[in-house]
Amino acid sequence: MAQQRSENTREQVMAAAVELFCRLGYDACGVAEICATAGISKGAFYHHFPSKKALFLAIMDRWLQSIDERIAGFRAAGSSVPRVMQAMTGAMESIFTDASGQLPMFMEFMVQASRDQAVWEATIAPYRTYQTQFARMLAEGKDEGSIRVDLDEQSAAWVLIAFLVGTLLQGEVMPEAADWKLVVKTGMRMFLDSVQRSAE
Amino acid sequence: MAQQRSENTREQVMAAAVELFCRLGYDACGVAEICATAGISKGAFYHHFPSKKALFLAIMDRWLQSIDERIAGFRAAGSSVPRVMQAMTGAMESIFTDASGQLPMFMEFMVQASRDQAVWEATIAPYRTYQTQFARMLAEGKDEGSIRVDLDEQSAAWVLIAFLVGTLLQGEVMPEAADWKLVVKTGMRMFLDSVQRSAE
DNA sequence: GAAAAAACCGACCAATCGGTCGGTTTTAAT
DNA sequence: ATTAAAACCGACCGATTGGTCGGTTTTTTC
Repeated sequence: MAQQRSENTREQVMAAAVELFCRLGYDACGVAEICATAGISKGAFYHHFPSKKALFLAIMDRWLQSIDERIAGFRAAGSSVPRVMQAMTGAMESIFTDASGQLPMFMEFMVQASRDQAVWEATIAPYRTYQTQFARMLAEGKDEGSIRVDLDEQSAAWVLIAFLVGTLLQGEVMPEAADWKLVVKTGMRMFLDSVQRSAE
Repeated sequence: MAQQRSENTREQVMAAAVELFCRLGYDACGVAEICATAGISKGAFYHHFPSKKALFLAIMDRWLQSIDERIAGFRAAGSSVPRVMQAMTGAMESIFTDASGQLPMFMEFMVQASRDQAVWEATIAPYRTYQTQFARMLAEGKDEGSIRVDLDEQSAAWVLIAFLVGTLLQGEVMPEAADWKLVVKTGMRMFLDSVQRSAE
């Protein structure tokens, strides 16, 4: 049990910070408050993180990593477009159920990203990856005949991502306004409808 | 020229605040900085606004009002679904061109809305209005035969709004990543495709 | 078990924050 | 010209902020 204690407090700090960043925002909550919630001292905090912003970056890195793992699941689902869409729908629904509480962090990421270069690059990179992957998938679908050939797959991929991001945002800001799982399902089906080669 | 001066400085303060809120964020920029940018003193500031938050609310009210005016244009475009969609597309494109600079405020609104009740209600109200109007429009389209009857118009309306919000967000955070006008156009066409009664 | 290293503590600091206040200048009314 | 009110000024205040530092406790190493 060498560095077990160290890693433990580090984890406690990050957990406390996520909760406070969500509820109060990055600027509105102080380091002292994070320390109190985590049950440690300020000295311990600055022993693990060089600054408040570094803590934020660490949380973001971990979050992006977990997203990457989710995305990796899509490839395992196969390369057929309808099948991947189905997997995506399921993943989105699971996000809405069990991870909806920590979604405010997503907004915090966005806001910070628009003002800090380092945060910006880390946030933007995965987006481009998803878009590229999905666009390629659509292009393959064209070849195999399941996707209509007059579709602009680059724009279509962005349309899907924009829809998902928008739904996530609204689901967070006004969770009671609609059945967001149903909205996701409907949107996915509409997307599929307009992307697939019309059956004849 | 009675209260001309007063209104003038008030406008200067709001303009300075918008610019600083966009670039630095609400919490990260101080009242003193706003005053310096506006070229007035702190005393003058608190003569016009009771608090920093009140200034924020005032900016938001003005923004929501301008949105309402844009929306009013849609009704003038007629009640036919395809026609309204076309008008919406045009409006979105114009937003991307001439108003893209002040879009970071939108994020600021969202973030504040998730934490402050008063801001929340003001932000949420118009969304529900748009969704309601558009859902009704789709329902009418069902009756007149231009919209497929198996569509859930409530969810479909949310799908559209989520797509537009997501596009706006992404277009702001990564303006160079795609031709966002084209994305809007593509998304609108896809939406129309899947909503309209399939031609036979 | 001694000594070195890592983890931790909490009082403290300079800087900054939103907001106040007594006083001055500008404008409007008489 | 006088006066009252509105607009404006900027020094100041208490509170809070991110971050520091000398010292203590715990863990690891030999």
